[in-house]
Amino acid sequence: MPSLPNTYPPSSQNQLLGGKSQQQQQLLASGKTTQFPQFLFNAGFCQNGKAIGVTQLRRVAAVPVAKRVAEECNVELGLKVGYAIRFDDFTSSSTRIKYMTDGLLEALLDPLLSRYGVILVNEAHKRTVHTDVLLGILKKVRHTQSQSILKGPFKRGNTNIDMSDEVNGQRPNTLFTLKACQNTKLLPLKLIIMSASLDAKGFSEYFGGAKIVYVQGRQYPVDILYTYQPEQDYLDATLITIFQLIAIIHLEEGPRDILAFLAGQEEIESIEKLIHGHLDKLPEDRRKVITVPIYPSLTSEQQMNALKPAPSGFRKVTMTSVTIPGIKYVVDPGLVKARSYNPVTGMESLIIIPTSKAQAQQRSDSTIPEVKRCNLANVVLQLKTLGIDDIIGFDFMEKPSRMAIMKSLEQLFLLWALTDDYKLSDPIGHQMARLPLDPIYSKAPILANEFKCLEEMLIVVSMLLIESIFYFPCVRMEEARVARNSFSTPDGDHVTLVNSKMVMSKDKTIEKNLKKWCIENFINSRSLRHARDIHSQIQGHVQQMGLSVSSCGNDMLQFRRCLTAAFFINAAMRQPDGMGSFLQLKMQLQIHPSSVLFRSKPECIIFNELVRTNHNYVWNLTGINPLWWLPDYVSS
DNA sequence: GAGCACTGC
Repeated sequence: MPSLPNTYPPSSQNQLLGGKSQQQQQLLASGKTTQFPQFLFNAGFCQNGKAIGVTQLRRVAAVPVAKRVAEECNVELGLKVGYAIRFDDFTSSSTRIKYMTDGLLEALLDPLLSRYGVILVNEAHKRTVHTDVLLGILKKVRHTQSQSILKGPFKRGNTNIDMSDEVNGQRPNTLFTLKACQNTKLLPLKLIIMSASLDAKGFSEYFGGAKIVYVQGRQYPVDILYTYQPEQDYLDATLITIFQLIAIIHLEEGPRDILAFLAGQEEIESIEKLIHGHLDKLPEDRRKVITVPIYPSLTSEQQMNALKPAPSGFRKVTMTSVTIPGIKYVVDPGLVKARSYNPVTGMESLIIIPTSKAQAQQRSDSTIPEVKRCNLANVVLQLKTLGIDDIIGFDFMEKPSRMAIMKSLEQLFLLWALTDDYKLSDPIGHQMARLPLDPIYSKAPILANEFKCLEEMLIVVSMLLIESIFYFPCVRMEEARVARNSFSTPDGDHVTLVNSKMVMSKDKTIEKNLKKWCIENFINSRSLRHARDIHSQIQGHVQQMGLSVSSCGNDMLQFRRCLTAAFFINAAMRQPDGMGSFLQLKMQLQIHPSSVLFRSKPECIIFNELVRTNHNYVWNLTGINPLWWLPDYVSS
C-alpha cells in the first residue's frame, strides 16, 4: 500500500478523475434546447401550420424548458409554446414549439407525424431505450414519407439544416400504412439529432450519411487530472486522493468541500471507516475533517442534513453515489454499479463497470445502448401496438440480440399479450399496452379485476415499482424491524405490502401527523409519496379502461391465488439444498434477508425481484400452493 | 444476514 501524504505539496501521482457536474452539463446543453427551436420558428419552419417537436429525456426538463421559452417568446404557455408529457398535455392547436418526453410515441396517433415540420431529438448520445425506438420510428416515417413524396407533386426540401436522407437501396416499407398520406400534400419531415460529438458519425450513418454540424459549447473551467494507470485497489486510491486534496485546500480560500463518487452504500461505508482510521493517526490540528455519507436509502431529511455546510474550520468530505450541486473538488474513481440483464436466464445482476465518461474518453466506443442490455418486453409490446410486427427486422440503430427479442416475445406470449401467431391480442394485449408499466406488472391489474382484488393489486404493484417504503437504518435496525413486523404476515411480502395500505389510502388520523407517523414507523416518506403518486396514476388508468377497483377484503387466499396467476413466470420450488427454480431458470436461489419470509421454509414461491449480488437473491415473494400454479387452477 | 441510481411510457 502506498504511503499517505504528510507533506505539502502532495505528489500528483494519484490524482483521480475530476469532472464537471451534471448540473454544469445541463447548463451547457440549455442553449440549444431553448434557442434552437426559436431560430427554426423564426426561419419559417412552422409555415403551413407545422410544429417543431423537441424531445426531452425527463419530464422535469420538458416543463421548465417550455415555460422559459414561452416567456422568451412573450406568449402564454400552451399556445405557441407548449409541452406534452404523459398525463399532462399542455398544448393547443396553435402550438408550434412543442417540448415532449421522448417516450411519448406520437406515432400512435399519427403514424406519419404530419403535424411536424421538424423533430429535434435531444441528447441522443445517452441512447436510452426510448431514444433508440424513437430514432427507428423516425427513420421509418422518413422513409414512408419519401416514398409518397417521390410519387407526389412536391419536391424534396433542400435547406441547409436537412440532416437526413434515406439509405439507398433500403427495402420498401411494408409495415407503416401509407393510407394516411396517400394523395395528401406532404413536405418531408426534418430530423435534427443532437448528440455529443463523439457519437455524431454513428447517427449520421444510420440516417444515410446525414450532414453533421458541430457546435462549440461554452466550457466551464474544469481541471481534469488522471491517474497514470488504472488503480488495482480503487478504494485505497480514492482514500489517498482525498487526503492529498485535503492537504492542498488547506492553503486555499473559499469552499473546501470534497466530493467522492463511489459505486454504492457498501463502498461509501468502507471509505468512511478508512478515512477515520487515517485521521486517528494524524496530529490533533489536522483532524478537522467531517465525513458525510449520502446514498439512496437514506431518507430525504437525512440527505438534506448531509448538505448542510461544515462547521467553521472543518473540511467536509461527502461520499456519495448520487449527484450533488455546488462542489469544488471531485474525486471520481470512474466506477458505477449497473444493472445487467441476461436474456438466457432472465437474471439481473449488479456489476461494477467503468462510467460511460471514462469509457468514452479512454476508448473510441461509447456506452452500450440500453436497448442492448435490458429486458425488451415493453419495447416489443409498444412496437406491436404501433403495428410493427416484425421486431427482428426493425431497423434499430444497434440491434438487440435475437435471443433477447425472442425472450421478450416468449414472455409476452406467456402473459397472453400475444396470440399464437405473435400478434397483439385483443383485449389483453391492447389493455396491457395502455398501462405505463412493464408487461408483467401491466398484466397484474387485468387479472386482479377478474379475481376481484384490484384494490389490493394496485397497492402491491405501486409498492413493487418503488424502492421500499420500509426504512432500515444500520444503527436502529432492531427497532425498524419491530416497526416493519407490525405489518408483516407469514403470507409473504406482497400481503405485508397490502397490510400497509392505510398509508396509501390517506387515512385521516395518520395524514394529520404523517411526518411524525412515518418517523415512528420507520417509513421513508419520500418513497411513500412516490408510491402514492404511482398508485393514483395507475388507478386512474385502470378506471378509464373500465376495470372496477374492488377489494377481496380479508380473503388473502384469493389474493395469493391472483398473485400466482400474475407472477407465475417467476416461480420456484424448494430443493433439498435450498431454493431451486423451475421453468426457464435452473439456478440456486436464496431468500433475501429483507424478506418477511427469510428463515421460513415455503415449499413453493412466486417472486418479483431476482438479483445476483453475493448470492442469487429473491425478494418481494409470496408462499403459494404449487397447485395454484397449474394453468387450469389459475384460470378457474 | 443485506439494499446501483437514474428515467420514462
